[in-house]
Amino acid sequence: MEFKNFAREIASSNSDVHKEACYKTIRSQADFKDFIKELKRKSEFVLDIETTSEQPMKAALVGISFCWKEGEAYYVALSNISEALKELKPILEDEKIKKIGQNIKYDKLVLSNYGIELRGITHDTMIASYLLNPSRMSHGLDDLAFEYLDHKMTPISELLGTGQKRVTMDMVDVEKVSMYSCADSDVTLRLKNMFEKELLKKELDLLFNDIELPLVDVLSDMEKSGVKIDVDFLEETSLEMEKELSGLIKDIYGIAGEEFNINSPKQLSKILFEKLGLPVVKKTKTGASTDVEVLERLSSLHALPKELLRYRELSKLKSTYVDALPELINKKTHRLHTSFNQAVTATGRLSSSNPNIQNIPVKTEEGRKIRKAFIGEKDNLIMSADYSQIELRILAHLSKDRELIIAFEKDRDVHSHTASLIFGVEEKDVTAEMRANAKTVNFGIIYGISAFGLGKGLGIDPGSAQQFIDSYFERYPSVRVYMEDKIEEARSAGYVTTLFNRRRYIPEIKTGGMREQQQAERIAINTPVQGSAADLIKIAMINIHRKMKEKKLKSLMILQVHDELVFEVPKAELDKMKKLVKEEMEGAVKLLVPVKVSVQYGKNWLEMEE
DNA sequence: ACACGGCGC
DNA sequence: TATCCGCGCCGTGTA
Repeated sequence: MEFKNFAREIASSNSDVHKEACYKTIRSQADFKDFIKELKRKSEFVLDIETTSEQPMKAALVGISFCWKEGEAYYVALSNISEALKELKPILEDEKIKKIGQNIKYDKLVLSNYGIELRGITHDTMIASYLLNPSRMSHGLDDLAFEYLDHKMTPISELLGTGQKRVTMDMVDVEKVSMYSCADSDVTLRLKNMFEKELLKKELDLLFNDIELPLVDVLSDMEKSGVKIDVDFLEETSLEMEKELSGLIKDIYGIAGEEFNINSPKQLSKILFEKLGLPVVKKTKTGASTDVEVLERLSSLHALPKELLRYRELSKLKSTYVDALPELINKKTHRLHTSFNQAVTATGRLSSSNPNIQNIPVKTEEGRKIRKAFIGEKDNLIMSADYSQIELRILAHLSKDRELIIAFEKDRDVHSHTASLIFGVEEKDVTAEMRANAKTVNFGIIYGISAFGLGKGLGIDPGSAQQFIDSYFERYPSVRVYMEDKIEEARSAGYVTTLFNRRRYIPEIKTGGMREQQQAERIAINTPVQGSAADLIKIAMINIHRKMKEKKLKSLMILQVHDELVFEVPKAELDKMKKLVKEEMEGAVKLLVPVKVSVQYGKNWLEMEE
């Protein structure tokens, strides 16, 4: 809310971006020479590269635009790329010359593939926008220009076309690309000038300068490194799965008495609820639900649901991972280069895509096997470092709850500890079931508990769930106070914050209906916990990355999965890396409780020990 | 483009 | 009366 007003206020004070804009294309050798002379003298400028692909590891450079003054920009058409880059390299690599960009990790990555290390990044408008309001749907330049500058940018489709007729940037008339690119750089500079002030005003400058911007370099290196994939193993697995699936399909058609598309919930509903007359357990917006929960409940009534569950599990694994991963391997590097997005989640976590490596299965044996395909080069090991119970430790820190702090100080199994407290038994007498229930309660607390939600999680009625919650709060009273405080904070300030001042607006806590308000309250409770954990691991990543460079280690940081960091490590560096990573992760931030990290290693992401 | 279903932390 | 306990990405079908 507050943010929108700010945006409108600024927008109204800005006139049309293009009104007096002067964009120039540099084509000739002579012009380029003059341009370089000029560029060298600048202490700060925006750059924006034009390429042939949205995927940086596949992209070929087409041109680069520069802007150091609003309304004035230059596009260097790279007819002789290596000649031009030779001149640009010392400027782009000069730490003292400040570089500004929109999603500059992309530019850095592409340039690095041309042998240029982009240094001196001091502003990224995408990240600035993200910190100012992480809940925004999009932090794309066109959306930001429209909202903050009241400027409608030329859609990329106007240059490239759409669908079958879509071409790549190198096919487009240079003058058109030039105008497009110059406008991007110009707009980026205008946004930067606004965002800079706003970051200061909201005390987000430390988070921006000391965490998010340094992280750009880390993520860029991680994406460039990628991870090696055991394609032979996946192809074998695919064949095995294929076999079992075709058997399952035959069985399912047999039991159903007809052939149909098992992947279609609509057709499946027809079979289950009309033809077989099974009871509708749950409904979706569009019809009867056929999800896991439903199929599990129907399993006792009929033979079909069980087969369907197995079919679903297998086909999901096969299509999403086993068959998809090899397709994504880069033809030049022969590795898989995931994108780590820094401006997506509302809480401050990273997200990963193409593929999403943050949801590689781990729960079932079958799913876990996918991790076996993530390997190292010959003589390299995969090393994984996990934060233990990081969100509960952060909850202990934020709430300062005495009981919870003591539990972690004494290095207790926190789920068993909670079980002993809420069930009133000695910790040694806690049964597996009691521990499992306590675990659900602990997670429920982090998510901003409701009796309904917890009841569902525990498979009990909301009334009984409420009793668990009551006894939890009786034993951890400061956690309740923490929750009440966060809700109050969100109501009065309009937002909540993390350990490092990351901010999330929650207007719904006042404006929403009953349901939205309750959801807003859960967000107010969960975001500081989840977001502080994100702050913490980001700091660890930056510090580890720096140390690895200082020590000139050959090891690579390759993946991040929220509370886990994965490395590819030459055997000779294993001991050094184990120590370095553990120390930096545990010491990233000083909390009121100890921070614990467990390190494992092995020849792949599945088979790991110690 | 959207809904569903399903995987992770 | 039925109900989404937090945060994501992706494959598939349907429109």
